[in-house]
Amino acid sequence: MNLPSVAPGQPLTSDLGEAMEFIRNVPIFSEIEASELAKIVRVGVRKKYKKGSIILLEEETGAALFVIISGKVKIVRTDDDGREVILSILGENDFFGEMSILDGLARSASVVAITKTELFMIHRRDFLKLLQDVPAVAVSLLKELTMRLRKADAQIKSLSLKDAAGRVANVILQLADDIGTIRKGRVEIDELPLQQDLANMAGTSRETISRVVHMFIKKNHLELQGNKLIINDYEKFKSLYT
Amino acid sequence: MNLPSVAPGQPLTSDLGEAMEFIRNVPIFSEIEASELAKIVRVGVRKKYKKGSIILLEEETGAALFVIISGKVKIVRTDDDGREVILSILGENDFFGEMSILDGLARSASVVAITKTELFMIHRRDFLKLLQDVPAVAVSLLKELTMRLRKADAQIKSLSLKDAAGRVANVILQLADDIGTIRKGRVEIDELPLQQDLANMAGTSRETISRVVHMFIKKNHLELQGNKLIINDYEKFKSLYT
DNA sequence: TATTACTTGTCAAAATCGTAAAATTTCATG
DNA sequence: CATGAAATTTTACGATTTTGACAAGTAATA
Repeated sequence: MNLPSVAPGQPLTSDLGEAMEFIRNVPIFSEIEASELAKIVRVGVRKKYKKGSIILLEEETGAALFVIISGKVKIVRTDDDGREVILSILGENDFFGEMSILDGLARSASVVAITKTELFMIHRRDFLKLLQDVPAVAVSLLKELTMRLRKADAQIKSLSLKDAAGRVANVILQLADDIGTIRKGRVEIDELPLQQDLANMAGTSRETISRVVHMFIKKNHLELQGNKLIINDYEKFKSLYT
Repeated sequence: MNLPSVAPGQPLTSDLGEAMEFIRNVPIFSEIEASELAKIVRVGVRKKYKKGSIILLEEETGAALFVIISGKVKIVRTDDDGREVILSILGENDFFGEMSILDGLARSASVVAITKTELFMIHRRDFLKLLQDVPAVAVSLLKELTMRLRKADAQIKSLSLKDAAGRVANVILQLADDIGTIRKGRVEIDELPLQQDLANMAGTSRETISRVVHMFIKKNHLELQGNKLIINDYEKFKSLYT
């Protein structure tokens, strides 16, 4: 794992228009008036990270909200033994860092770039002010947290009740929903994460991932083309393993 | 499992003062002015359920917020095979039902009374109005959801990385935090849930609960007095199994 | 109080899953 | 394109956990 890339963080003032355009498309900010938005954009900072770099470290306290401009990150909790659980994978327009802002506690998870990633950072105080001033942002945020709780609950159910095959199927279906594309009636997942990452999402070992994925391929549920995973019949697969 | 008890739900107008007193002590309403509070109390409804009755059923849509006046409930997700996962156990002053209100989706979990329970119910529209009118409520709610997300994430980590003993220890520690009391420097859990419920929380079988708890007792970490579980050295136990 | 329904402790058999290690493939980089 | 590093596949094995069962204990109730 690399150290954080020390991008100095250029202010966005150089290109306000572009930044506005971006931020307006971020769901939790979509309700904000242009004037408010401009304030935010002016105090925000743009940061770049290369693949593998640690963006935030567990146990840290300094709080800020980050919105993903481009790239993908994983939210990770780590064991004393160094084993990790991936709580979620976030992509463009998703945000993170809100939990420490809201309750003031130390981060309970680290954030790692899994591709080259560009972020938009808003300091705690600015974000809190926004929450105060624009009630719609609070409501958006409530909706987003609710969605995350639903996902977490589904994950707990899966981990509690399903065997390894079921949990892996779940992770694949989750990825399909999050980053899958539909082509010729089939769902494709480009850039399938590493087996080790899949294992860390499904709460199993890398070996089991290998075994189970090939079992699915033998049963014609899945197809693997290089780094692309194809679900032949999404609905059928879902109904069989959910 | 019994059918829902059909308590007709008496308005609280009969005893406004008492209801105010109660609602004022509920954390998410603590910031509200007395006048606002009175409105809420007037539109709220009190409901009673007996042990074992189903308060809310998964897949239902009708949305309302419930605050627990007295008793305990479990939030449960159920398998097609009827196996269940307990997502959390809530007690006095806790609330539930907010997720469907916020995102409008059907409930993803059922709620079952595990003791005789009395609830205070606020209809969706009244709660949404409250959110609009009193920003502090939104912030309280955001904090509470954040806390629940942290708990859920910890649960996911535990289920993913720990063996059965570790997961059981985790559930016991969680119960200690939620409903434990400190006596003579030790943490006591009165009314330990049934082994089957513990199993449904730890994602394991009842037999394993029995085996592991007795292993902990042999190692002098725990003591069992009837239905009361005592953690002899909370910190040590935590450090050994967390 | 007697009876019935739950709840718990424990066992043996069977299944599941993780660990380890070696062989092979894929990928990144000079 | 070659080469070393990283990632994956495969195999075998053993440890953990689940299943299903039953007896003993406890609580609930008629």
